Amino acid sequence: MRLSKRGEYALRALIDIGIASELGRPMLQVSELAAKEKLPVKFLEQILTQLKAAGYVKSKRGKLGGYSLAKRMDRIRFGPVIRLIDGPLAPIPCVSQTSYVRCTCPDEIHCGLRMLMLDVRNAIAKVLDRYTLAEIVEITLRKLRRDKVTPLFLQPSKGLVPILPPELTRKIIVSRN
Amino acid sequence: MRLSKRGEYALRALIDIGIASELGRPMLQVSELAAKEKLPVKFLEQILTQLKAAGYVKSKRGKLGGYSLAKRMDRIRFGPVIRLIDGPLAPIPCVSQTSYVRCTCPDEIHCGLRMLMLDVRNAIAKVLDRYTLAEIVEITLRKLRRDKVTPLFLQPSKGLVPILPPELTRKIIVSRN
DNA sequence: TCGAATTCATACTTGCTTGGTAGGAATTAT
DNA sequence: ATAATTCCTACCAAGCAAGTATGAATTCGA
Ligand code: FES
Ligand code: FES
Repeated sequence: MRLSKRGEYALRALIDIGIASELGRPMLQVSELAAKEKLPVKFLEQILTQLKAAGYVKSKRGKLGGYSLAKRMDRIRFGPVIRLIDGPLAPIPCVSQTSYVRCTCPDEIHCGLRMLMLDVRNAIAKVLDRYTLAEIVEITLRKLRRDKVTPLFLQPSKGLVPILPPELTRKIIVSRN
Repeated sequence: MRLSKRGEYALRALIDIGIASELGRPMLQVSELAAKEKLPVKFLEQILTQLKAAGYVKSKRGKLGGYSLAKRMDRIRFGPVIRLIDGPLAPIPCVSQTSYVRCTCPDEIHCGLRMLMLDVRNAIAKVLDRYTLAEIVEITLRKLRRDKVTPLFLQPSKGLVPILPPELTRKIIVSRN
């Protein structure tokens, strides 16, 4: 019944990018993300590549590159993300809605275990397929504010993190001309 | 989010023993069980040993030996069995009620993932910790009868399976005296 | 008392999965 | 040009899953 590290890191990353984005820093670098969440950089890199391939995030390469969300936060549900990374939600293949596989039970129709596990799978899916990233980000942000905690991404990390998001900075520069 | 084969077999065995028991055949042999469910004998043996050590079944050795339930079916809940065999129900250790372990998140209190996974873990536990073996057996039996299917354990396997449960047989013999 | 049938205990195996590292190529801002 | 980044692919070590294998201990019927 367990979520892999890969899955865990993927979700943490998504949530963080979401929070940062909501706070006006839509693009985060892998190194930054890894440092704040204390994750192995290269491993996280792989995971983000996978999230990108599936269309959850988009990336910008080269200097000042990074990752940002590729779709609206309220369109990202957790179920599909976990299915992408860890496989089906169902505890047993014969109750998976997205990738059914027959199991070795002689009589599937009268299988008590199947019945039970179907309930479990539905319970899991009901949670994961209904929550959106937007909701989690919103709740987290509310909690942070309530407790007057400064989110990690607003604290300068190496002293050279731009306070303003790139677009704004550019606008200012442009307006100077 | 997956139940191991070990866990699957354990539950299938338990349910089968329960059904057989309800039908007046409280004791089943490993070989019999394995044949009916098409499971590897020696593997199942190990699993039953584990279930025995945990007090779910009891065994009788030697010829005419076998396994039977060690506690009332309505006192056997699935959650604890799965925890025994597969470990905690929680997808992530920081939300496990039975074996909490801190995870690497910098701020557990404001962790969105934790919040989400807590919901998942509760959803799972709500199903598995509330259903009892008695309920599952009862429902299965009802289905079988509705569809007029003869449960496997009432079909003679080697031609020498006693039709009547041992107690009854004994009673009849005694009453003959 | 013997032999067959069973559970019990323990060690081993084989392949797969997890959780990463390592090294370097491609791209981009300055 | 250079530095900083993402991208790509290969590799790796340890552990785990799902069994096998072997034999000892127990129990029954004949
Ligand atoms: S049919 Fe899938 S567990 Fe029985
Ligand atoms: S605190 Fe456990 S996942 Fe964040």
